[in-house]
Amino acid sequence: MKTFRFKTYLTSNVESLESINKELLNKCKQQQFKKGDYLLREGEISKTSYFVEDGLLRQFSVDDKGKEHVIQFAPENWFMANREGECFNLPSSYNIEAIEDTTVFIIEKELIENLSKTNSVFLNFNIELLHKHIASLQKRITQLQSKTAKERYLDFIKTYPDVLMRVPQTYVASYLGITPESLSRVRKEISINK
Amino acid sequence: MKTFRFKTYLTSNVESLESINKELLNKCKQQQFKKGDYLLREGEISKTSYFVEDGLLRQFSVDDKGKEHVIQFAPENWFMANREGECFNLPSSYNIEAIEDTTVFIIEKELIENLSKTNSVFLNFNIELLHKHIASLQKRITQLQSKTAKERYLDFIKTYPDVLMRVPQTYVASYLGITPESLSRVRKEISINK
DNA sequence: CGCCGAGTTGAACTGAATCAAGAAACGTGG
DNA sequence: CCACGTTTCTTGATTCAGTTCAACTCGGCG
Repeated sequence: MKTFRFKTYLTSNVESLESINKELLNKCKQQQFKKGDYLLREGEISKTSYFVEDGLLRQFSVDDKGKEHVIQFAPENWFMANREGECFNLPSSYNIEAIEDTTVFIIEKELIENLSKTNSVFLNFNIELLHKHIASLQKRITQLQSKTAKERYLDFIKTYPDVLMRVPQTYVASYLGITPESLSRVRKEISINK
Repeated sequence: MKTFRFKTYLTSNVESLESINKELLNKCKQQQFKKGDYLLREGEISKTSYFVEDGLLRQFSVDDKGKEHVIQFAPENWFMANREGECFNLPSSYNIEAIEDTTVFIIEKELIENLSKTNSVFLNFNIELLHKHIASLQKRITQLQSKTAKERYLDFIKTYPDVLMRVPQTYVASYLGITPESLSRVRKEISINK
């Protein structure tokens, strides 16, 4: 029988209260998406988070000029959530799309709330996750404020070498906040200097 | 007797469980800082959050070239936290400085954890706060990715008109990710067109 | 009064965007 | 398996937003 990444992740992170992990695994339904499918569209209200069991997601917004801006990628073992909807019942300002065929576990907001109430280990884990997320977003802001396109790209390939290989360059460019053309030039420049 | 903003904030946000609010108010010490004082320096480890009772804080990092980058401002009724340290015992990569004479309530991590365990209203409130924070950081990333300096500035004065008036322009420029000179030009341009 | 830091203005420069065209990679259907 | 159109990536020429550096103005303060 196959061991889910989700299970492995839980046992190694949520200090293995077997009961909790069982509950999570049992109550979270799996769902499969084809490459190109949307898990969430701008304007929809959703209270679910996803754990990526297999595949790769991207979260992105579309601006007034119709341009897409990638907020983040989520490969295996990552969570993807629509924070606004989850908490405030607001329509999402972001889209979530499967870049590859992807299997996720669906985590309902209610479930998290209930587990948090009854189990403080889980509660702490969940809060830790949010803090980590905040820390990484802040780091990204600092980068966008101060680093050049090249520096940001070098940082990206260092931090997410796996993602790099699986994602169209256009999306990486969008994540970095530059045009695909610029990214192409940056890559060329780097390849020459070594 | 003076009513603290902190108290008003709590009663209007944490659905007023008197007992909890009392506990928070009693257990959180007040502290005063002079303009220019640091509440936290890069490299220090700290597990406390602050509620700004009065005054104005800024959180910023310093890059390798010695340039400062403002992550956020926190005027009255805002929280300021060092997420990394709070959660992972890591040295902070940010500084927190008082831009004006400032009074804060100091909120220890332990206190939050304990209250979260015993009271689910407080727990939800706290998680909501983290979610809000994430949503706002994401919004900021999208802006930095896609908007011009002028657009970002217009957005800033719309969102934080009060802060604008109380903060040196250099800091606003840093927050927006541009140089003080550029901000000056943007402001000039705007003033001409109306 | 004169100094000092914050803000402004100007001129030259540069990193990245834009527009346009070509090359390479990719999937789909015959 | 090749031929086809489609999308993605690259390359070039030009433009532009924002930086840099330097000089100047202004208001506050000892």
